[in-house]
Amino acid sequence: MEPSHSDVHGDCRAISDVLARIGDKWTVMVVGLLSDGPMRFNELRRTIGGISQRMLTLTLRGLERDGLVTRTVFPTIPPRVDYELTDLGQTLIVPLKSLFAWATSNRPMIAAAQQAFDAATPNTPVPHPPRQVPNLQAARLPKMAQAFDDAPGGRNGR
Amino acid sequence: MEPSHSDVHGDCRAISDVLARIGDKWTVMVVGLLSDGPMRFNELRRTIGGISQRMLTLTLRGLERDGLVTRTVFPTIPPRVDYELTDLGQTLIVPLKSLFAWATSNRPMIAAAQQAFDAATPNTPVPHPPRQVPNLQAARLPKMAQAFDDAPGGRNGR
DNA sequence: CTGTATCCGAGCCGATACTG
DNA sequence: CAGTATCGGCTCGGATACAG
Repeated sequence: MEPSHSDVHGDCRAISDVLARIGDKWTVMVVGLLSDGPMRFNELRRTIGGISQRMLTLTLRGLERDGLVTRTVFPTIPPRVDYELTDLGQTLIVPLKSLFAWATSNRPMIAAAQQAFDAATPNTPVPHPPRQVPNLQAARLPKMAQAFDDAPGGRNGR
Repeated sequence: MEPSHSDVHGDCRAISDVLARIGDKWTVMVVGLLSDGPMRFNELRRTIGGISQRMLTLTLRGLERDGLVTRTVFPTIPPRVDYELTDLGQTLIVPLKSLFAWATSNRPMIAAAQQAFDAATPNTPVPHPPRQVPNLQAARLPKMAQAFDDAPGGRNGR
């Protein structure tokens, strides 16, 4: 018998579990940044720009719990803590790239569909309004680009 | 030529936008079910099993707004409404498969990491407790399997 | 610098009741 | 059958203050 259909039960939970982790507001961005190499707490904080230290701590703690990042403390003064992707964390970048490619290449189409839909039903309030993620400051971030760019099926020459 | 580094600003927003849509509790499951072909409202509702009609409506409305599914009304009595993935919606399955493959093949490792972490810090409450998605009933759902199975890197034989 | 603790608003999501 | 409306709990996530 083919390998398919084997454990649908557990399988559909699997993807939900993953989305419960990376589906939140900040996780993918952190992973993307970290994919370029280890970073310190405030380095992440500054680069992202719109995250509170509370959420950064929580996000990192969650990733650490799942074995996706390591937390290394240097007992110096002032203290220094490095966060780095584990091997497992690195592998996550692959499917993330796939998603990233889809997102970038289809965003215009989605935006158009939304406008068309909203125009057709002006009275109905939008299902779920945005969750705006503040843009990173353009300055210090070829990092994020390397992280997800060069994905398959993503973009042609531009 | 590498097209990289071109529009980092817009790009990191792109992936966040996508996650804002598919990162919620039900969307991927609906897309997975729909990937096998059109389905009616209550058919989806029954198959998923744990979703309220409110959330199913909202989820479908959101997908429709983004141009990922179409809603077709048959003005019969009783009324009948079919939901179906658009071409754009179909393309989403590709990156979803990628994620699905990663999820299934790494879930044991993640679970282990969590246990280890929780064992090491018994007092600290978990960052974000679960978001349990009720399992689909095993009965009528080879559908979901076809949707995401045969993904690359996912599973070898067996 | 790297966190933790607390307060608080906003939204998600389920339960229930009602309509065409 | 396929929704809409309304209520209420709960969680997410920002702001602020404090600690090692």
